[in-house]
Amino acid sequence: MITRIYHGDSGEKLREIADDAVDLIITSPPYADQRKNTYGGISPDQYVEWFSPISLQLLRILKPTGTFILNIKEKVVNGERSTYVMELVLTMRKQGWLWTEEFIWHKKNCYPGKWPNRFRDAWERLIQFNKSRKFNMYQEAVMVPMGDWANARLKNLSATDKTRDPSKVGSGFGKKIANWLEREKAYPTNVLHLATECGNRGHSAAFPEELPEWFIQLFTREDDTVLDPFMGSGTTVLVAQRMRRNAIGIDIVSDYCEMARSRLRPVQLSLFTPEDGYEEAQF
Amino acid sequence: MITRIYHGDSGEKLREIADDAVDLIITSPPYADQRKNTYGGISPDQYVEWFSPISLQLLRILKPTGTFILNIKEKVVNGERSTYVMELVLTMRKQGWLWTEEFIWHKKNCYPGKWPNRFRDAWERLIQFNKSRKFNMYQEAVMVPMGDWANARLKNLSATDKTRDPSKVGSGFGKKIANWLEREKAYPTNVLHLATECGNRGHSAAFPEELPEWFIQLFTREDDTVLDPFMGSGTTVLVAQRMRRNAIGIDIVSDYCEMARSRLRPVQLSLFTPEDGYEEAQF
DNA sequence: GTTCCGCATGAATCGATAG
DNA sequence: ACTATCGATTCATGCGGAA
Repeated sequence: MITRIYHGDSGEKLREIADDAVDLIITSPPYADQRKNTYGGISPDQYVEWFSPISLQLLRILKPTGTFILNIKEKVVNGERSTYVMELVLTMRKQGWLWTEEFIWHKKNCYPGKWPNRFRDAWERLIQFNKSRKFNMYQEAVMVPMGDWANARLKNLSATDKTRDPSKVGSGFGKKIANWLEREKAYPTNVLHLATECGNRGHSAAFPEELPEWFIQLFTREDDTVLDPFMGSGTTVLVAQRMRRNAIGIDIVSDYCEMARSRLRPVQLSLFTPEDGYEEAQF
Repeated sequence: MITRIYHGDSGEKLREIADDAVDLIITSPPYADQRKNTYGGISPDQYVEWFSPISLQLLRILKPTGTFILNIKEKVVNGERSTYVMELVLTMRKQGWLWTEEFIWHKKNCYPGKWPNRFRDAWERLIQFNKSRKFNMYQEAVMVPMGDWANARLKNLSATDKTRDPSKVGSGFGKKIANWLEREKAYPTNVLHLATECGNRGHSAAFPEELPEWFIQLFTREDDTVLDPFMGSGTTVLVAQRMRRNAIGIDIVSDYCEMARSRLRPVQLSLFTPEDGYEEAQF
């Protein structure tokens, strides 16, 4: 298991990665015109033009069974939502990407504020792209407890019913009970309810660890490889390493690389087995 | 206060409506390839072409201060999400519409099912378009109790709840009440949590009454005019009438017009004042 | 009168089968 | 091959009848 941190521009560094090498790409690129002081601020007009060569590289290095999750939200420009996200999706489809799904990240504690013609923005897009129609998805890994329905009805089952003699399994009644119990968990939907992280860690767009964790559970297994080409403070890489996935993080800001490295080291020391490695590149 | 029901094609009937006559358009047009038996089913390829002339008419009849809420969701075609909604937004902007905002309707009880590469779809788009950057928005009318927005049932917000006693305005006591209200209530976000109506309530409606009610509260006042060019069973028109707004409903299916008419009549008889009118056109 | 349980019902999606 | 139709899958909700 290897964790690699690259310092540099994604458009450049991605070329050093081999074809079909990555199982999951999950990233939150700098939004248009945001975070000017760190990333230089890409204007909405130029956003697609800026991102296209990168998405082309990502298409090359992703395994045919892999998935790309893009966390993005269009900003308001002159009273209107910008259309660069839509244009980006259309452009990426022309590159060969399949637009499989769009998850919604509902931010329970969204940014406060009040405007005369607008409410607070409490959601972001998590756009799923794939290279082919057959991709790896481990749905059982992210099942959630059912709603009140099951709880309300299961509570009536007596303890003896639940611990019924296994020999009874196969009889009508025993079978039925087993079916009930299996229904305690349900598959989730394409709407994620997560709070944004409060402790900001110095990075301006840190998302909560639960977000990469959920997608890493869903789309990878142990020893698979996860990439974040806009690593920031390194949340995705950190979570991937903790979950025993190979991880690659890239960021153009050296301070972020340093921060990610400092968050990774202790974990590495305590958990890595001898064959595991840790590589720092281009510092 | 007048409620009008038109039977016919929206592309045709909208021409009979004057310029700048409507304060709020809220509708849920037939989704591509959906509702084939009733609406004929527009293919995803032809969707923009089909809707463009209608949105052009809507632009003409909307007041400059008015708002257009479009409820829509792209379906999956051959494993991919269709792009016709994105293309529609881009096309409508070229027509002169402003894409002001996109609300998310989180459907708590979405359609069930299980597939190897996809979770259940639990959200729909509520895309807000405007004719100009200055539009009417009455944010106080939809404030919700502090705490979980999902628990605040919108149906509890009756019209009388929002009309403050005029005698209290200006007095110290009234001011204090206002302060209390400000403390107890918060502005909502752009994510709405509503369950769809199941068919057990006698009629099956595309969306729950709370949905048009919320937007009617937010974007109109009494005696304003609300339009639904794809009326269906008439939920929007019914709610608008109950909230003492003028309402116009159009549908190409005569059975739906009949259903809407039957839902409207009893309300009209019990609530209308003498100067109110009810008009049935083109049955 | 409560509470509880059975049941029908969705603006869904995939894969297999049929023309 | 390419489209049209069908069955299977699945879960929150509210109504009606039962305990």
